[in-house]
Amino acid sequence: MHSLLNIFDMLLRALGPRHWWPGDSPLEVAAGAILTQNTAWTNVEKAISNMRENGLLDAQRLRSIDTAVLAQIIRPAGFYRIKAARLKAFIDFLWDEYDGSLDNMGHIETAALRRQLLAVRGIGPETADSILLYAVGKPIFVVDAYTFRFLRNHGLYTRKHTRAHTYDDVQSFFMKHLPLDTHLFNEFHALIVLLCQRYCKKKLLCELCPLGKDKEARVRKLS
DNA sequence: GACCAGGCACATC
DNA sequence: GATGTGCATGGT
Repeated sequence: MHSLLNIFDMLLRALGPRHWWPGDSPLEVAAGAILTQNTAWTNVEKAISNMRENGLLDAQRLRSIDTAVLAQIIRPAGFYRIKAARLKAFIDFLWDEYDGSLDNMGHIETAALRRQLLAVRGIGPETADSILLYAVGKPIFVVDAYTFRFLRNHGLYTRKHTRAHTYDDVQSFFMKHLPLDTHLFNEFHALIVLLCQRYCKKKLLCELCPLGKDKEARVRKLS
């Protein structure tokens, strides 16, 4: 029986550090978190590249641009009208509360900041936590589709999947069994994503998974 | 041409 | 509280 920390170490040794999140600035990371909602990252890259070409990875420019124009620029990311509105809602919030800079969020208590983000239209639990962890550097565990796949494929999560409580349950599970460490949460989530992308797409590849068929690679199931 | 991809809000029962 | 649906592109 391994602990979650053991599993993290196994993944880190097998796959190497990921150094996430891809992005040159906190604002770019936050924009990526919104753009990647239910969307393949390859499409998000195109949208972010378009934003960069138009100088929109800048809080001032992003605040001023017309929503309909922004929508066309981020079009490759899909759901582009709604995501343009979400980016604008976020940037308005950023200016209203933090003078347009994510750096100003650093000294705010994590739970309070999370509540603020969740109050922004278009920012749900995963997007909020991605911003908190990867753009602001807060120690909070990100739960996403990969996290669920990882848990299910390794027999760690067997509860019925309901939308109302599952996210918080899974997040609590990770955070209860790991030290509160931003770098650890950052790498662990990034490693889960790589693991799923590389080994969990097709059943055959699971044979090569670093955690593989090793039944001992299981930790206590969620209660 | 179907199916999928790092969600979220809103409507309805 | 649980479930259904709209939003949309690009890769396989």
